[in-house]
Amino acid sequence: MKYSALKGVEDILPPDIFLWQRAETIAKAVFHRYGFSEIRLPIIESTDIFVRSIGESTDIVGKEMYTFPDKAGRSITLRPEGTASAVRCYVEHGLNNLPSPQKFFYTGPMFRYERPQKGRQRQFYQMGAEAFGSSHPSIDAEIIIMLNNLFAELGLKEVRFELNSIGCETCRPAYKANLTDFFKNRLDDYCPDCQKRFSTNPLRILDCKVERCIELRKGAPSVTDHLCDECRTHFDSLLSRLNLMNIKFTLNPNLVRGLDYYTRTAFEVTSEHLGAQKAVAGGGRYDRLVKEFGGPDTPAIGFAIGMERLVALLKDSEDAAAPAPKVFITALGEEADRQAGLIAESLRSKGIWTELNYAASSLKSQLRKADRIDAEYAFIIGENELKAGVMQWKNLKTGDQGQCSINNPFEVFNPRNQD
RNA sequence: GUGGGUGUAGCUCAAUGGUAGAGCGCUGGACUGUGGCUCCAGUUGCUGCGGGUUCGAUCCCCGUCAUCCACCCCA
Repeated sequence: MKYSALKGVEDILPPDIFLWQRAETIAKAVFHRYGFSEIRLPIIESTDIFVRSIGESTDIVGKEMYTFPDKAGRSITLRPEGTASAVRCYVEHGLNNLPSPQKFFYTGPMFRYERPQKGRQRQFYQMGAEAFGSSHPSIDAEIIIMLNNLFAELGLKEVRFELNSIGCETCRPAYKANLTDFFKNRLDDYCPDCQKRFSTNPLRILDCKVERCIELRKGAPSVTDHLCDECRTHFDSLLSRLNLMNIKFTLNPNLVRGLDYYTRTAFEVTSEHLGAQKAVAGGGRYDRLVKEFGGPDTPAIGFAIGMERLVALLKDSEDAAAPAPKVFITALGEEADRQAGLIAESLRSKGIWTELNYAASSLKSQLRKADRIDAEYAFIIGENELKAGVMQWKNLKTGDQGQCSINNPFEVFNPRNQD
């Protein structure tokens, strides 16, 4: 084979594409009724905005970005995530001057140079939503409720909402200090990765999967016990609102978000059907990022859904059924074929999906094709029919057959003809 | 970046140290103007690539590439 898609990127074909479309259509409808408007963000951005927002401690910025100089020597990066662009957009267009909160969603491909595995590609799609300008817990609750409704509407029941508060600039430093003190004593006993994490991002030690590390970190200080009063109140209010709405969630004090900009509320939606990469969506508050980008001090919260993972779950729970044509017109002979074209256009102008044979072949093979592509009706036009100005119709699902005027193919769909 | 599994027909997979087969699919026929069921025929391969061992390698060995899974990181 001469050419193939690059490592970690893939073509999305029928029938899978119909699951993608269903997911996107439903998500847009759900976002819309919560007042989120779509924004279309560029796929390339100045490298700075990702370095600034995501933080240099994660591998995303350190080694996973598709970064290149453009022809003028500027450093350009294929976006590895959407929030940075959304914040840049919010600040650039002065959207803080519009009534708060401003709520947006976006969708599109993201790029990270990683080793592919189950649920992870180098080009992957996210749908994300962001709400700017409210620090009130009611919007945290609403975002989570919206996401919950989306999964419910997609028929995905076996997902788990995990929730945590990771504090703010007031309380996190003290907690971090506390935590590093705890790890420091027996640092040599932890796995090599955790020893690295100790200096780069000690919070990450909390979700190490190595058995020994899990054992060692028992009794580690919990972030929940170190929240400042404001964070505590905010988190409690969020929890009470979710409980009021009967949203099922799990508190996970070890839930740490990967990106540096998160504050307070952090959440993930996970599924056991996804392999090691089990987070199908994740998000949280990022109250400092807008200011960091040169905008006014503006609290914000958002999430992103991993679309490949979402579609994988949909695929698990239902067959990707391809839609099928309503009518296949079989024609015998040149003149019949010309008439078939006319009838097809007439049907299509009324929105009816109509297929033609595009070849001169036997009736048998035409009907076989109609059956294979799962058409509902076959219209049959031959020399006899042409002379009489009629056509045969056959319902390929029921086997019913009849005859009607060639000038009014729509009467086939009239219930009177179907008994 | 690290570790492991797998590379044979469009797809799913067999096989043997003597240069390949099945099922599905696709095309056609039996049925000359009626699909699905059945039967028949046809169809696609540098057995990923390069090297080594051997009289001979799809099989054994080395390398390489691709792919899958896991780690790291993360949606």
